[in-house]
Amino acid sequence: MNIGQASDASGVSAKMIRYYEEIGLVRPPLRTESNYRVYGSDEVHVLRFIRRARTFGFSIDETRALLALWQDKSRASAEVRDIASDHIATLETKIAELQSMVGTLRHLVHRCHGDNRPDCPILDDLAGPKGH
Amino acid sequence: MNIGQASDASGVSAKMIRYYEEIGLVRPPLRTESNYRVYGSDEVHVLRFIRRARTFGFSIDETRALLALWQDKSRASAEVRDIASDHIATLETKIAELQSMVGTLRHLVHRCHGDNRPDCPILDDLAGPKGH
DNA sequence: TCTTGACCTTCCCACCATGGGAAGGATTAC
DNA sequence: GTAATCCTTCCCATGGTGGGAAGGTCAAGA
Repeated sequence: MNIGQASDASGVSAKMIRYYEEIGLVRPPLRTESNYRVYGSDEVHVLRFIRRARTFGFSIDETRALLALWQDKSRASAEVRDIASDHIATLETKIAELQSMVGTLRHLVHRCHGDNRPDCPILDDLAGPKGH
Repeated sequence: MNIGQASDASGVSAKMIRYYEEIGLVRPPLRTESNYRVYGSDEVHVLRFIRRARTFGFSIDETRALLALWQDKSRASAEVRDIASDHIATLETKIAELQSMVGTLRHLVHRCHGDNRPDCPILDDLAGPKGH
């Protein structure tokens, strides 16, 4: 299987497959005589795992850790759960930040009449204290 | 006022002030004979505006637009409100994505007993369909 | 007056993850 | 045999931010 076929089979772009190889996230595959990368179903399986981890928002390093645990038959599930729990906490922090932004902005938009008149509480708020 | 003092007064790092100048977000300030940048309270005010826009998650380009509107006394508030509304929608999309990730992960973490046994539904899910 | 330390300048590099594209070789289909 | 499609490596861009080097400037204190 060439890199293009592995890409189709895994959903990971050829560019990214090469990049993952470069950073050591996946092992360098065998090559043909003409230097083409050759993949098998095991490699595709790994790539799919990576893709799914990435869609869950795990960083490359977290993905690397999960991958190592996945391939370590004797690991404790607690290790995996810790990584996932930490990641949930990170995501929730991010969500709270975004919600805080949205809350403030919605309030400002609500107070901005949004017509042809120039005064606008959104800009006033961004500009800071009125006492300037 | 030197760049360091402008940084302290605005909360924008000196690095970033130079960067904003480079990308044309702020005008190049006057220079002393020895080539030091010189800032006044107007420039600091602009920098504070930028900092606040950034903390609301507006991109540099959105910030640029808001800044232009802020400095255009005759603009319609509707323009400002549109930028803010679009930004709220973007943030909400992002929030929804993150919440979806969290939802799935929480479900998986809940089902993972997290002890010394190796089997773990989190990894199983990342690995994909069982039929491999 | 001289030194020292804190400031400023420009320039380059790094991050993270991804995509674009060029130049050139290999394979495949007709 | 030729054309289209694939592969290879290499460089560049993104968006914002920080780190740091090499060298010039300024202010305060001995």
